[in-house]
Amino acid sequence: MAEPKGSAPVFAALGDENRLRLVSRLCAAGPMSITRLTAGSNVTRQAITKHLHVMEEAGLVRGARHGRESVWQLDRRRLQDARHHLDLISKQWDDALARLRKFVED
Amino acid sequence: MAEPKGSAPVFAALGDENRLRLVSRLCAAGPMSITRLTAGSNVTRQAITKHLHVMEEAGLVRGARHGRESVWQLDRRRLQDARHHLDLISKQWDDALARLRKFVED
DNA sequence: TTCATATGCAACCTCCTGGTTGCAGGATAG
DNA sequence: CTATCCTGCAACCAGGAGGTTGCATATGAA
Repeated sequence: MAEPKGSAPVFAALGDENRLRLVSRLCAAGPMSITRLTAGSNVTRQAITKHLHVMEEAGLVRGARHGRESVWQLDRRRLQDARHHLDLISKQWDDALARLRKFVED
Repeated sequence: MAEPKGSAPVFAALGDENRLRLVSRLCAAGPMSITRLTAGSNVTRQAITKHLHVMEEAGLVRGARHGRESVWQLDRRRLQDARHHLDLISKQWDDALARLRKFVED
């Protein structure tokens, strides 16, 4: 019902160690080029590129060409959507517990 | 650094429409048997079973045998871990923005 | 111009995933 | 006891994910 309906791709995009690390780095150090992201990772530049595109597809990140390098940065909105979704689930859960308690106590 | 290091599997487990729906239903209607979960879904019972096991592996859900049926319910902890992880990222992001602003203004 | 750097594109490979079907077995209702 | 219901297990399949290599191309530096 209160299902944002598009959260699954975001979670899927976050469901990979390398991608989660990319998010972390982009978050902590700000926008970065692909080669800089590749340095400090144990996979190929193309792997990084693919991950970035996956996350871009999910709306987590966006990149722009600056001269001869393409710089990527976080896009916070979908991240907050995901957070909101988890909050909804938690709240729903609490309500269910409350109802159950009331039902048992009566 | 502040990397919980085990969040990726949780996000991966949430990164599927069917699984997200299962979470929603278990959350809203409480513990349920596999067949009841299968009814109201457009996939096979075995598919549901597999999804449940994936989520169990991620710590999102747990099941117990009751008589001849196995009843599954949410486990909230990992869900909150994931929420916390997203919060951390958001906070880190805010800090980065603040630092950037300060740097630009000076 | 010429060379080095940063990226993009495409092919290829392996393994996992989501899904199915078929069958066997344990628990219950009559 | 027997039929029925709920589940588990195993095999199987198509497609996608993550990763690599090789080559082509654009941009910046000397």
